[in-house]
This record gives sequence, structure tokens and C-alpha cells, in this order.
Amino acid sequence: MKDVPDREPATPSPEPTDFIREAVRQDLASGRFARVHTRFPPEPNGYLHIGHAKAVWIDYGIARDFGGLFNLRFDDTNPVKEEQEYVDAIAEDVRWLGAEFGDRLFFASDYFEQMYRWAEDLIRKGKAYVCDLSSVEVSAHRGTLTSPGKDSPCRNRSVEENLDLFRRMRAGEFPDGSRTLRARIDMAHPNLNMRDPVMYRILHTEHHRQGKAWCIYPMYDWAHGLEDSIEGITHSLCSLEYENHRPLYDWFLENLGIYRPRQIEFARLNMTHTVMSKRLLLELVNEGRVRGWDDPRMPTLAGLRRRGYTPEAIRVFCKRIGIDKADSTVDVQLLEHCLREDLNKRAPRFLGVLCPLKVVITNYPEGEEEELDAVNNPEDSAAGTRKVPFCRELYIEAEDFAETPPPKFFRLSPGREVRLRYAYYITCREVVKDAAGRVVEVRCTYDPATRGGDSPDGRKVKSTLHWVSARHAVPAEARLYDRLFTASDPLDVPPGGSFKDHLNPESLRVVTDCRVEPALKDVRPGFICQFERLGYFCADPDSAPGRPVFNRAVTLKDAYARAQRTPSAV
RNA sequence: UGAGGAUUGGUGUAAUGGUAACACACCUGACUCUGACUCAGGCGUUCUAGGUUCGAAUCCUAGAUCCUCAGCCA
Repeated sequence: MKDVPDREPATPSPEPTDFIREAVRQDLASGRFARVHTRFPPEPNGYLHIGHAKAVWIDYGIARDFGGLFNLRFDDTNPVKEEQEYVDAIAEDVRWLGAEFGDRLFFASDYFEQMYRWAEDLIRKGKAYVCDLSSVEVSAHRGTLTSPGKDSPCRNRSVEENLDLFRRMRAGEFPDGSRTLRARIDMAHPNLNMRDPVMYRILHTEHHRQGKAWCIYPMYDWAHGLEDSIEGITHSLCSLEYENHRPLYDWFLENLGIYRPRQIEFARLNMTHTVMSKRLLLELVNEGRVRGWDDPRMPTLAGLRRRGYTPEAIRVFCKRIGIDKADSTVDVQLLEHCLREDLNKRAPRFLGVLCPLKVVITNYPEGEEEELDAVNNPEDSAAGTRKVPFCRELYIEAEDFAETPPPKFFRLSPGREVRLRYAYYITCREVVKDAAGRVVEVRCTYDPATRGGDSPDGRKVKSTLHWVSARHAVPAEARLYDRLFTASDPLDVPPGGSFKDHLNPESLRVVTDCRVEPALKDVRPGFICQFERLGYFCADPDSAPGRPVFNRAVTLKDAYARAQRTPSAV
């Protein structure tokens, strides 16, 4: 991924693939803008999620496609909700995603002084006034969707008085909520956002970057267009709910007489079995429903990263879902597909057993052991091979054995011969049970002629199993994740219900007695591999030397398991 | 019944007056030292009603349905 070049002349996108790129292309052609400059403006009040990835990828991708610039700008105008922790996490996530902003990291709070001066300008023009109404009174004066509002009694204050009052607001003379600065537009406007919107509120709260420098803070509508204007943004891309705010965005900039970017709105991402709201995600974190913002079940970028998602997979996903103005819900299976597609090409394969069942090869010499060659990645010949130890006692997956095999079960069962991946054909001769009647060991014989996994006499075997050498394998923990919510739309609840009613009680299954290849003994957190026949796994930061912990990012597709679920397929 | 938007298979998108297509999902089958991958096939679509036109997803008219907005949040 290349850096966005600095100040290169805008180049028309070769083929507009969505309505925003089409609009940008037209703006370039018409001369409305001579360059392209976008921004991603998160509020640092939570972690970024996959929906933000879509937005980032639209903002960054359009800048890149048109040879323009891309800014990361924190919209930190509300100190009561914002924290430095979020600033750091968000910047890291955006970098990780691959949206490079170089040194173009900005903070709205750095513009507070300029914003303040512009506010005085508006007052001088008679287009803003200090209002003494309380928030309830302002609300009552606003009118309703179908009826006009009423003017504030303060609406016709003199410029001098407004200036004086506004300066004293800044100086800290008034308590929180006692006054606001409002734009003087039209209390009867059919768009409620235009009914004298509040520009500044009094908040005697310390700001995470500005400290105690301010006790008045700008509102979004007032601040956002100014931020865009200051940075020379050409296309201010945002989600649909801001469509109603565009007239106000334009109004402030026009009445100030300053540079005006073009705001374009697109539909935010929704995904099945997922909630995509920082507020609700925060609720899950605060109530301990998940381990934190980076819990691998969370749709946050931090969670997805910990789980084993790659930036490449997320980018491809963002590209495939497209951009539109229609509300939509993407099937989470598309995200999973993108991950499998990426990891299938790149992830090295290993053998690992989640639930070990001991296998004793009765005709294999007691103290002997040997090394077999295993292919690291059948999709990538350059990945080479590795050695895997083999000896008399092995572990296989418990569910790969059935004493009485159901129909279509091809794996190991008494009398049946199967292949151990890269090793030998083995035949089950005997089953050992404990007092409770549970199978605790399977005794097999192997065919020395099948070393490497091929039979010289050409006989076929229905199934190939993964395995590890009991003597050599390293113990590991696996965390098997399933969707966080059982319902396709977790927000679809009866009156009085909660999205948390749909929480999947089996969204996390911890398996503590796994066995994996010795090569995996000391993996670094973040290492991603495929455990053959099981899925893609990512080493967790909780890993300890000699005892790795793996998060299952996604299973392999499993036709057998699917057939089990749908009994119709005989 | 204020304003602003939206509507194409199960899902997400494409087609910009000229054969409605792609991906995911789902279902078959082939292949296979991963019941993976890959390959082949199948399923199924223009919100409704009128109109313009040789021809409409696309243009016009009317309607339906859905989304957003009444924070001193963003």
C-alpha cells in the first residue's frame, strides 16, 4: 500500500465505481475543485468498529484513487465523553487498516481559537446571539416536526450585548447550561436543524488535550464545517444521518464567507448478528459481557485484529460491500468469506488437536520416533515444508472417532482404515474405555508401507485426520468463538426487551487441553496459522512461553458439519 | 398528515433508454493426503399502478413502504 502522494494534481478516477467517486469526478471535471482532499473525523469516545473501517476506506480510498490527500482528524469537541485512550487506540487502528495519513493528524480542539473568532464574526453580522433559555426552554421553543418554533426572547439582543455576553461566557462567568450561543436563522424552518441551532454550550470540564483552557465548547454542526474548511477538505464524506444537517453545514460556511467543502452522505454499514453502535458496544464492555473493547467477539477493529482478521481481509470486504445511500445489512458471512479467502492464500498450516483422544499404534516400536515431511501451505509452494515428529502414541481429534459411526461418517471407527495427514494409514483395532464407558484410547495398527501418506498398492481411504505426537506435542489453549448474538438483528426486540437478550451464551468456548505441533511452542502473539481441518487461529497476547493460547478467527467451511445440521441431506 | 432521503434475487451491489449481471449465502455434482481449496451446475431479482417510447430498472405521473430529524451528543 503506497502512501498518498503529496499535493499531486488530481487525476480523474479511471472508472467511478460508486456514486461518490462519480460525484468527485464531476467536481473535478466541472472545476468546482481542482484537487481531492478527504478526512476521517472520529470522535475519541470509543473504539473503531468494522463500520468505521468502511468509512475510513471510503475516505482514504477516494483520496488515493484521485491522487489526493487524506487527514485523520479527531472531532474532540465534547470533553465529557472523550479520552486520550481512545485517541491512541483509534490512531493505531487507522494505521493498522492501512489508511496512511502521514503527518496529517489533526485535532478539532486545536481550532478552538479560530472557531471562537469566527463566532464573534457571526455575532457582529447579527447572525448569532447569546440565549439565556435553559435546555428545556430551548426544546420547548423549537416547535415540532409539523409546527414552527417560537423565537427566543434573547433573539434580538444588540451586537454589543451579544459580544459582551459571549466573551463573559468564555471567561467563565456563567455556570454550565445557563446560556448558549445560537445561530440566528429561522425558528419556523421546516428543517429543525435550522431553528436557531446552538453553537456553543458552557461546560466547565477539563478537555483531554486543552486542559482548562476552555469552558465553552462548540457543537458539532458549528464545528465540523469549520474543521473541514480550515483543512481545505474538498469532499466531506459522512453517513446518512447528517443529510439533514447539510443545509446548516453550508449555512455557517456561507455566512462566514469562507472556503466551503462539499458534504456527501452514504449509508453506514450494518451487519447481521452484530451491533454497530459505540454506545451499545460500550455497554457490553462496561457490563463485562465481553472482556473489553478488544474482545475477539467484538466487531471493533481491535477485537477483529486480536481474533486474527487481517487488514487485507477487511479492505477487500469494504470494497465488496460497495457504497450506496440505501440502508442495508451485510451478511456477516461475507466478512468471514473475505478472511478465509485471504488466509487460505497466506496462512501456514499446522496440525493441532483441540480435544485429544489417545491413539496407540500397537505395531510401532516402543521407543522409536521419526520425522515426516509436511507441506506448509498447499496454496503457496514457496512456503516449503517442515518436519513433524511421529511416534507410537499420538492424539487425534476426539470427534474424528466414532465407535458406532453414523451414516456418512468417514472418519475412524473400529475396523476402519484412515490416513494420518502426511504420516501413515492406520486401522482401528481396539477401543479402550474407562469405568464410565467413555472411550479413552483407541488402539490401531499402521501400515509401514504407507509412510508419507500414500499407499503403494493404490488402495484408497475415505478420510484424512490431523494428529500430533503425544510425546512431542505442546499443550495449548484454544478459544473458540461463535457469533456474539444469536439473532440476525439483535436490535429487533419486543417492547421492554434488550439487544442483550440475544447474546449468544455459547459465543466463547475455552478449550484448555489442546495439543499442537512442537513448532508452535513459543509463537508470538498475532501469529496466524491454519490448523488443518479446523480453521484459522491467531496467537493471543495471553500466550505464555511453552503454552500458547489461540483464538479461532474463523472455521474452515465444513460440508460434513453442514449436512449434520440439515438432516434433509441424507 | 413538516423536511430530507431510500426502494433491483435470501443478502450486498452492477447495468446511466437497448439481452437484468457480479459477489456472498444456499442446493447439486466433480476433484481431493484438509469433508478445506478449486472447478462445474442450480436456485432466485427491477415496490405498485398508469403513461412516454420500436424498446423502460433507467424518463413522466400518482401511490405504497422504509429510514433520518424535535441533545446545550457526534
